[in-house]
Amino acid sequence: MAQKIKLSTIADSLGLSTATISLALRDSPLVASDTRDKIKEQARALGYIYNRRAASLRTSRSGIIGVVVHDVMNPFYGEILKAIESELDRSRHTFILSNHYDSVEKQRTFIETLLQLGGDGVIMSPAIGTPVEDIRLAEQNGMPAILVARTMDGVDLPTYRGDDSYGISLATNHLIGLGHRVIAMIGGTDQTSTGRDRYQGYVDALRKANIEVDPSLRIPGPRTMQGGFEAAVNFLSLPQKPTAAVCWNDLVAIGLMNGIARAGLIPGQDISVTGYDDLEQASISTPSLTTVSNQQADVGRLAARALLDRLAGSHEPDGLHLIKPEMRIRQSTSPYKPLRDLAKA
Amino acid sequence: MAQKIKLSTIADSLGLSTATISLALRDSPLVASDTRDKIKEQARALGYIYNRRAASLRTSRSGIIGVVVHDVMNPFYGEILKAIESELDRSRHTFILSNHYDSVEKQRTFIETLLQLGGDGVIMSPAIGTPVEDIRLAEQNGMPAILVARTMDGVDLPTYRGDDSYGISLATNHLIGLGHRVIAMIGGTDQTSTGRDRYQGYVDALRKANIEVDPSLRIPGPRTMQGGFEAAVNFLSLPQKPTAAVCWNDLVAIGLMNGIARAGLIPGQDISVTGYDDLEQASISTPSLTTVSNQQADVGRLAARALLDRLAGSHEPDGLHLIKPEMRIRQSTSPYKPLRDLAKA
DNA sequence: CTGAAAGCGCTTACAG
DNA sequence: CTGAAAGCGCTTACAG
Repeated sequence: MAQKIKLSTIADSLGLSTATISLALRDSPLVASDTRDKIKEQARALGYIYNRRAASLRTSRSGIIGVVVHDVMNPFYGEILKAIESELDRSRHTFILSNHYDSVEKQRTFIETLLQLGGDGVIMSPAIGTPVEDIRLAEQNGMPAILVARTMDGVDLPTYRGDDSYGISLATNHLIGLGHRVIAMIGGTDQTSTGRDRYQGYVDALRKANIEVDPSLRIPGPRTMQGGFEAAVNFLSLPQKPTAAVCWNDLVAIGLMNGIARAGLIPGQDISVTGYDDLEQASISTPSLTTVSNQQADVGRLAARALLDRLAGSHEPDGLHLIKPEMRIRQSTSPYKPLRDLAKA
Repeated sequence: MAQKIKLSTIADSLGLSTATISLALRDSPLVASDTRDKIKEQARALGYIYNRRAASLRTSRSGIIGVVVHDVMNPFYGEILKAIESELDRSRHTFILSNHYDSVEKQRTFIETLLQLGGDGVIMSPAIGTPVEDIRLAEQNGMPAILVARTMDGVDLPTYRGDDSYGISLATNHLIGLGHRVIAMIGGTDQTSTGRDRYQGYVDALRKANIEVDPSLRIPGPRTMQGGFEAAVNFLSLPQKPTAAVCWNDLVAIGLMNGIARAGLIPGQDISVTGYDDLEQASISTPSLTTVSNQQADVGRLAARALLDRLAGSHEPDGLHLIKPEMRIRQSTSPYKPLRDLAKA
């Protein structure tokens, strides 16, 4: 490893001061253009690497933005993260990604680390049970926070997420429109605002169509493909014999369809199934999945932009910004027909 | 936002020097234990936040480790990343994740950013076409690099990845052991080392069993579920009438099984199919998929540990470390029986 | 248009 | 066991 090159190395080699070098490398108009060109040329030739820690110690701006969600590898966050990434790239910010796996502890550690690194801001999908103090920790130390995908009670931060209640009502209405009357809801939990909102959207849609709401048609819990697969057994043994299922998300829906197929029924024909999220997998599953697009790219883009605006000094109004979901109709839903008797098969 | 708390704030409030505070907070035995307790108590009370940039400027250690792969959201990297994360968490390192999407440009920007932040090391699955200079850039500036999942020609860095040739031979031998003799290979490409290795593993296994290798039994190309689905038509019209297929990965295998089912044959009974990767979906597909586990968790764990060892001063031998894959036998493979004539059905 | 000097908040020999 | 002081590599008023 060669000798470390720093501003003073360049300054000495050119007979200039570090101040001039510093200004030139950042394209300050204070430096004559030919001096600047000479300096940049020399920096390149010496293999100079800008030391951000030193700069940020001085300026108290790090260019770092933290992003923490439940699980980066979960495709649900894929589009949100990609949209955030592309917004942040454009403004030359570095983004630090982390999972909290719904551990409040892990999330707090991340926020503390980010503060230690001098993070300029944080975009988070808060862990279940996040105490308000953890959010305040960020804000009080000058690190603005923006929420995505999940709401938090008791804080008035800018929050960007899909309109879940509206989105689920789209799916439910679609099934009702096809003639289904016994419609189960599979997956999700009351512990998150999203879970409550989606269940509420389902309930509201049924009520509006004058269909009695039967709480035992709800199978809460599943959030993964595996979970949906396992839920198929409970679903198929419901005494009400549902002919359709509104699922928490695409993964649950795909898992449920696999479970239904395993039991000898044909998903999409015998049982109509809807998903939520419109993942890439939704369009190529067999049958292709009727689902709700969350418009996740919009969620991510708007959240990132809101943070950048705030860092630039302009203050977007706080509070909830709901993005309207859209229906994607495919092969996993079909008009109602009476359920085949499995015992006969 | 309250007044910024720093070491000197604590020092002044307690009538001590910053040196003592610094040592106490890091549990130095040089500080009397009751002094230390008092200091820690006060730090907590004041809401002190450790400034890592200042510390790292002084020590030239940042605690930051970069991880860059093709696409964080791609499930192929999921287990690798989780294993790296948990190793790094344990050693209290911060990890910065990034996608390069096989853009050499984006990958170089990431390495430069990491150097600017004083990254201690980097774990990478190099972008296709990465020039050796980009890797040297890291090493020459004192930032050791470890490779995962992909090999790079011309560099002698520690590299951790699955033994693809061995893995595919496991799958092929499994089918041979079940009595199959006409076995097709679906998907993959000769453009990557992985593609060449997997085809070679298939060829070697056949040769060892004295089965003649017929190049027209290879259908290269498919890497997605959609691709596997479309390949079913070609597969079923092969004049050699294969009774089994070794697939490039789980997605291709699942797609192929869907295509086989669509044509009226029963995958797992009429045609045996193997996958590769052992994704979550493999165990819940219908039929459940016999596949090869890449042992991705081992890849990630060993790579992270190799980097940490190197940072701690001990030098693992460079070069390629191949992780042995393992067979997962499920329902998509069964003993050979003559192929049903579809024309009759 | 360029330079001298202070200071961001730590850690680390060194001294006592 | 504790303190005084230098220095990590930048940026930023300020002076010229």
